Amino acid sequence: MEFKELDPLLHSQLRLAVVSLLISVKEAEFTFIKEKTNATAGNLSVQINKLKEAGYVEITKQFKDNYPQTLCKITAKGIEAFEQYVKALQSYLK
Amino acid sequence: MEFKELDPLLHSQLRLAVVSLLISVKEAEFTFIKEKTNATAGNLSVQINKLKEAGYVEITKQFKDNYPQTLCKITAKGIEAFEQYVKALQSYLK
DNA sequence: TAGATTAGTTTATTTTATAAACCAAATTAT
DNA sequence: ATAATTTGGTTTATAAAATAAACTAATCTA
Repeated sequence: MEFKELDPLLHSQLRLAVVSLLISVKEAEFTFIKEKTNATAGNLSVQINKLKEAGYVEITKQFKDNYPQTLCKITAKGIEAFEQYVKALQSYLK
Repeated sequence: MEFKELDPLLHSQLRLAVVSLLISVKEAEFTFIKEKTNATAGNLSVQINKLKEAGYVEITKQFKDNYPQTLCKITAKGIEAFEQYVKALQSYLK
């Protein structure tokens, strides 16, 4: 196979950034991710939900200092998918 | 900057494959690219045209053995864009 | 208590990707 | 000779994705 399939869920700038970030920090708040990725809240909300649907991240909603807080954590499946994606990418980069 | 911008023109599985391929072979026929990338003719036609609009590839149409032949060639701008894209990608992969 | 801020979600719009339909010429089969 | 099929595509229509804009709900601040 010349070019490997690129998981469409990860082949999105924002979702890739989110997963990449979560792999390095394990857990992060919505607002932190938003800042680091320069995403708009709406876009981030949508994309994080897709990652959740896919089982790539886990989302916990709670309150912190009276404000709602959305926490995101990468799952084993998410790490696996990311590694696979990077491997597939290699076939395009040589 | 945490995550660098990914040129949307290259951040597409098919267009990335086309550019990657053209960088390695310099020039290729439409049908050859189609086979190597497993793309449908319609999709390939559209995507190659976008790369042309962007000045990333050059397209030559001629006849060969009585049949129309579409030749694609990478441009300096295309190579430059690819290298930049790969560099930007690194910011997501570590 | 009116206005602004935080932390999001939902809906609408735009952009992309993909599939389906089409075209013209050439070839093959009848 | 002509009907059907194949080659090499393009164009148009549809589906999916990304993004922006609008909205919600609670809190804080002047």
